[in-house]
Amino acid sequence: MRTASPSSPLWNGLTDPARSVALEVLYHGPLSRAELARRLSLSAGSLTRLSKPLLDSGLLIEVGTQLDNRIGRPAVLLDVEPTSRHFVGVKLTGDEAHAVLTTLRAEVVASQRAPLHSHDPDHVVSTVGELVSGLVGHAPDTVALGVSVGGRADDNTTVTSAPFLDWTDVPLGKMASDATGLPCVVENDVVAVTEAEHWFGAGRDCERFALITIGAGVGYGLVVHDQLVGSPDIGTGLAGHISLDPGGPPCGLGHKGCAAAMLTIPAIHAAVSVGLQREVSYDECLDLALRGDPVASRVVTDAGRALGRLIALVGNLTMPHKIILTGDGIRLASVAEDVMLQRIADERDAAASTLDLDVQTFDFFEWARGAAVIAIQKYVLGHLSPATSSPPSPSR
Amino acid sequence: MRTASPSSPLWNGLTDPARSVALEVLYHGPLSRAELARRLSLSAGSLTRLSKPLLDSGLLIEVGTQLDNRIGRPAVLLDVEPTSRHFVGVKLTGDEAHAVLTTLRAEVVASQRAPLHSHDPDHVVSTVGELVSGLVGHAPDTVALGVSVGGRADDNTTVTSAPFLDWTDVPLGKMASDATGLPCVVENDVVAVTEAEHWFGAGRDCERFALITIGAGVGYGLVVHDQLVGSPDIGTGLAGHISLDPGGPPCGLGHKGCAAAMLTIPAIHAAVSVGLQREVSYDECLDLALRGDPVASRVVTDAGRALGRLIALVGNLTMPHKIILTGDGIRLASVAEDVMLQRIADERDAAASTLDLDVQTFDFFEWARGAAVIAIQKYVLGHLSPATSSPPSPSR
DNA sequence: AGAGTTAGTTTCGTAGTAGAATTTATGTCT
DNA sequence: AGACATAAATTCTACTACGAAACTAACTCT
Repeated sequence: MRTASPSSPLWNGLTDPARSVALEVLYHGPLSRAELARRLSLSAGSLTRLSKPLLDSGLLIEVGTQLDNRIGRPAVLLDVEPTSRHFVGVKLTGDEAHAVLTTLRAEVVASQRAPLHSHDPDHVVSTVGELVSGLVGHAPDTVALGVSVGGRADDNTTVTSAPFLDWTDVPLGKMASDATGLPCVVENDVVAVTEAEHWFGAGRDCERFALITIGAGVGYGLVVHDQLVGSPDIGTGLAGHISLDPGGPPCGLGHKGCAAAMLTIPAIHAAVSVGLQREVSYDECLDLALRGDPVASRVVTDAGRALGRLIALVGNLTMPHKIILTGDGIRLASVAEDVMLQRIADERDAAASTLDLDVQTFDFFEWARGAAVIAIQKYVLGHLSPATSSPPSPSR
Repeated sequence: MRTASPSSPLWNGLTDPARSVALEVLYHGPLSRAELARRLSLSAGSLTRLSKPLLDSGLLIEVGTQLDNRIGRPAVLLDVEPTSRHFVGVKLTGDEAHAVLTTLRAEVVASQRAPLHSHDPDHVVSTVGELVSGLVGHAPDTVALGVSVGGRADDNTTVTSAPFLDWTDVPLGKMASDATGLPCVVENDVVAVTEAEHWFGAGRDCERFALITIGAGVGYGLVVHDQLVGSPDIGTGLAGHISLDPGGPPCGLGHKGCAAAMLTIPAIHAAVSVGLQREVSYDECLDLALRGDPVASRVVTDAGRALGRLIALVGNLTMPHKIILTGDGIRLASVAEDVMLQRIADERDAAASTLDLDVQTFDFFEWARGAAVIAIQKYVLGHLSPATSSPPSPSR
């Protein structure tokens, strides 16, 4: 069924204008040649010329004609064949590795996870290797691997620091590449999720947006002028250190009411568990708050207000067109929606435009999907180092 | 002495690559052709071709050879002739108009101010007209006028709202253009100062920076990816509404401890004057604090801490390479430096890079210079509407 | 003096573009 | 049904701007 061999170039030897055509189609869905010409400010003639080789190589395909046009010749829609290439994304936490196999459009085809019994890089890499080979079985045309971690990554190759794994300067990219035979890129987990929203999610048609994740920590990502704001400080607790409530509980560093101490799953879990003198799961905390339990209600309401404040700060200081809320603990935003919205309104100028909030549903595999998106980006932009050409080592 | 007549095209009919060469020279000082080729990723041959007509037209001039080169043929430096064109910038406040005449590089050549006896747009425009004709006397080659106001400006032509002038939807650009015979651009005052720092100030070699102004209000500007972040919300009190100290005094809208209530000249002036039961000027407030007056010290210390918090928030949420502090009240940052820096450190991750703070000296005419920079930008980018070709009306 | 190095110019082949003319494929109107 | 309008897509030609390479120029170092 599949025609192109995994080693065929496809996205590799493209000229700049040809790549821009392919990219426009990749993230703005099926488009006609005429529409592409308008978007890229090219003549119709140029578009025919540029699209011809892309169609010949199978990178683009014609997918029927436009339905909703009124008069004149119907436009033939061009699209990428999303299943022409596959990608694997892996997210590492302190005790598990989550992996997904995705198409070129970051649609998840299969997923898998495995526990990490140790933080030893060799052990982690071999676990990653097993996950990858399991998933690649579904798609021999897999061309790249992305790995994300909570922490700092340098140059898409090295994990500079990862507190949850107690890692410093681990050359994860090279190690994973050697173990899997796939070119591998490494990135911070929040950056990866931000790019996933940017290219294939709620941030797709948005030249400026911010993303806040609630989970084990508070994550923060920013896209301005259609480009991620990258800083060496990403991966340190930027948003997590922001004080949101001077009367709130202290975090590990003694900051009272900072985001990490008010909004994270562990913080809410701990506050409610202590208050009720029993272990209460995060979801149970939220359920209790909904049912009016006084302890849980107070914790969750305080958290909702703190989240509202954080959102207002981000809104005022980065002027985003949209703020995306996501992460495995984001249910907080629904449960405490009222106080959150009230707090946002309180800290915004009445004349300012209302903030467009976008609460995403979130499954833990989204973290892994983000990692796959980093791999997709590097692949289609031609930034992928040609990988160590070693074949995947036979498992074990 | 001057060769080009004011109406000669010069920056008008440039092709894109030619303009990029001229711009690179404009804001990165004298550069050799070889250096330009490297910076713009062009071949040496292309640079000869591109620079030739720019030199012929007088837009660029050769200004001697490079001093500090070690070996090989010495490089001939190209530069713009900054006095080949002049610009006028005007800043409007509620009771005065400040105006400056600048060169192409935004160097102030002359300045002047006039009181505004009324907020009637016609009166204001005629005052602007008088200031302009006074300044243009020094430089008949003046090619554009920029006007800045505290408030919102749409499309560089209309003042959408300006609280200090009680204006709504005043077509200031057209009116000032008619009155002066110069093409006129209108912009928010903080945006204008931000662009001045961006092109010709501390932000010149910085692809991402934030700017905070302390004055009658608190202003906030942001440049990311070497481009100003523009939003319709600019001109509403974005930064001013941020709550910085829950125990602080309330602002006019009842927000306790918000930036507008803690950091502005009027706020500090009022707090100290009330505390000491006599009128105390802003500078006197700061002097008293330095000399240990308990009332002034407390107000100024609280303000310094609040400023530190604002800076930390901006630093954490926009990850700037630099934060520029400026405005007519910026002496606060020096007087309360210690508490300010302490507060910044408290709200930043220890592993995060230290924030590069740049406190600018500020003269009120800087506001007007910013307006001139907007005019310069529009002129050199070719975005200037060709102006109503009416000659300046003979004054009176 | 001659080798080495960098700056700038000239020439020339080529890639990529726009634009006009043409063909194809629908609609609407009478 | 046929004329006409509209728009998409293709083909062809001319042009432009670029880089590569060869060359000249100016200077340093040995």
